Amino acid sequence: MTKSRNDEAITMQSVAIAAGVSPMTVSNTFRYPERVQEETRRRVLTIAAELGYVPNHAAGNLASGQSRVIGAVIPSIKNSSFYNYVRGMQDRVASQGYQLILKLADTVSQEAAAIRTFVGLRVAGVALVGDEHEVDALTLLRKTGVPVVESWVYNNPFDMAVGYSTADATHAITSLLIEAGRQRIGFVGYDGDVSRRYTERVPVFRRCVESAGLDSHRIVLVDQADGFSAGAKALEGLCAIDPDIDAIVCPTDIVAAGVLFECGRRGWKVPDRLAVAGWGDYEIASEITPGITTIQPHSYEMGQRAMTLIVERASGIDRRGVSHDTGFQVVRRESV
Amino acid sequence: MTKSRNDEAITMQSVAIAAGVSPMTVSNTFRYPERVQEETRRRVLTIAAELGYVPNHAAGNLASGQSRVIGAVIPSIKNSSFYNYVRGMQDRVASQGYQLILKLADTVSQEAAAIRTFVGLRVAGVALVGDEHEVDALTLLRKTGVPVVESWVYNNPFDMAVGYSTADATHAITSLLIEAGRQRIGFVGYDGDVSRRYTERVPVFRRCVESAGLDSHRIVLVDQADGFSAGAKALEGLCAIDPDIDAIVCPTDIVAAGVLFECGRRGWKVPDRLAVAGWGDYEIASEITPGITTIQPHSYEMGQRAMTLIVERASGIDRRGVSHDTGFQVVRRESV
DNA sequence: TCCATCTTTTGTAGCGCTACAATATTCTGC
DNA sequence: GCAGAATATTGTAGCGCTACAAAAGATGGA
Repeated sequence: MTKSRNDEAITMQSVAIAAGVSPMTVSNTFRYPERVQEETRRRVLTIAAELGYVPNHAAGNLASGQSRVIGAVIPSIKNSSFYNYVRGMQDRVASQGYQLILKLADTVSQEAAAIRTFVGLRVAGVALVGDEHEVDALTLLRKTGVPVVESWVYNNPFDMAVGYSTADATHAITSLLIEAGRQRIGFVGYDGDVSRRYTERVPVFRRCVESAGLDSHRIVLVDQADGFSAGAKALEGLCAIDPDIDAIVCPTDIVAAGVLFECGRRGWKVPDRLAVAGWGDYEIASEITPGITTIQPHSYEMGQRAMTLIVERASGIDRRGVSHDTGFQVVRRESV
Repeated sequence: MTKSRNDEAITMQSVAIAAGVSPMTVSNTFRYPERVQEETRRRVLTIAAELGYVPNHAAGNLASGQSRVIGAVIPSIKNSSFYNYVRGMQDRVASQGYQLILKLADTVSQEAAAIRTFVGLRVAGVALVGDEHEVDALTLLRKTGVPVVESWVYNNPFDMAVGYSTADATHAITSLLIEAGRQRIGFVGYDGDVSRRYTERVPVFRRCVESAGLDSHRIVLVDQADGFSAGAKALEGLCAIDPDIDAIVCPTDIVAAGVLFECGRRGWKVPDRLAVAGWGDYEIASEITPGITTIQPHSYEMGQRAMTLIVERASGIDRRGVSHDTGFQVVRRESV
């Protein structure tokens, strides 16, 4: 029961009457304060505050065709992987007078639904994660012309993109293990319907170890939904392939932590018996003992850049086709 | 540049023309399908899909004074504490034809800003966490009459509430340690500007241990922002008070895990040397070795209930003042 | 004093949609 | 075949706001 039509809802009209000015002056006070004389503006703002007036965004959006709300679709908040990304978006957006709203979507079809909601809301822009989306959703975005930025990827942007190279990062972390003298390196990937950001790591890993003259058959896939316990499963699987495995590349720090827990159970010393590499630089990576050597994507910066691109587009700058590489860092800790 | 005014934007009008019906029929097709004849409806839907038409929510909201979007304010996504809560909200809302949008807010003033955004968007309802809010925000909510549900608390609802008793849970977990024969029980609380859901645990803990004839001076406060590392600090602090401490009640599973990590570093056996209790039943609680004994709030159910209340209110049922207790469970694992 | 210029304020029209009432169409039963 | 009911469709008006253009005041130089 949002409010029946002829409630005494506080509208711009009522503020105008109370302040003895025209509705347009109230509108200007909020949207273009500099167009209104100091004194008038102050009076309007005071009255508006007294009355508890909040501009009806729906009406404003409709009249102006513009919106100061940006929508972001986030795959999951199960772990902290997107925490800094969201913080980055939020911080940047706030400093520009925009608002960020979020929708969670675990699957592409949920993502499509989220996109539809955002488009229905006529947001100023949409931020997506990854480059795998439902065709219908993309068609819709293209047709409506909403600015779209894809994050965590940076090739072939649909519209705009901000990310880093998964391939380069995979290469970097694998090379680190090789340089550390490991000979029997295993790789843990994700199973099932998982994003390309994960699947494209396998061939890179293969090439990398092979070019160092090592075997690349120590590969096992686990279920993304398993969280920490995937670590235990992965280690089991890899031991079945090679009981003398001496290093593991994990898809996330969560799996890496799971591997560490399992090593604890087995009484394996890390990194002496087994070197473990993670991905994502989650909080746990630095807190657990031993600390996890991992890939740190610059997610905060990524979030900021994403919003910058959208805000720029919203203010008329053409940024179509732009893609930013925000890079990554290998953070070395005791686990390798 | 959302879209200039006289673009060939796909509107209800254009769908109506293309389908050879009046705009009202298109409107009805989307809002009240049963009012439209099977064949007409199908034709309209086909054309709408072909044209990539998405109803303008802003316009609809303005015209009807109703909205099918619900806003939820979430304190943080740094860890998984709100994961199930959000899932519960999302699932329930989806099955009712509503949409959930999220805003993150770490502080009450950020929360107030989020509330203002939601009110500006004229959402159908607002879900908040906790019962500590900015006065202005509450005034605004009261004035506009938006349905509001507070979660994780269930006393004195501002409008409606869903939660469980922090006091009872504190009592339950402390009693468990006492029954397990622990004599020197320590308590870890959060420092600084932290929600009452945490601070109100201290006196309950005190009373609980005292009524068992034990000392209640082993209390230390840590910084909420510290994550896992708060565990190490907490253990240090408590050892300074009593080096022979034999049990710890932690504010979250994150801190409990941090304590376990620190025990690992010190070579302390858990639970032999020290029993550790957490709170929240985060994923890590069941995955780490030893598993953490913890409080499991029924967050998924809480999210569902919260949305049910809002949807009911939106459909006219008076639920003002209602508060649901969704309870909690003590999950016993090896750490105690 | 008057006109040109600048600043501030105000009507007007319409954004895209839906409530409501009115009209058109189809279906009953006799 | 027709009145009367039930179903399906359609005008009309207006939600609260803003773009735009027009009007009103203020300022200043000749």
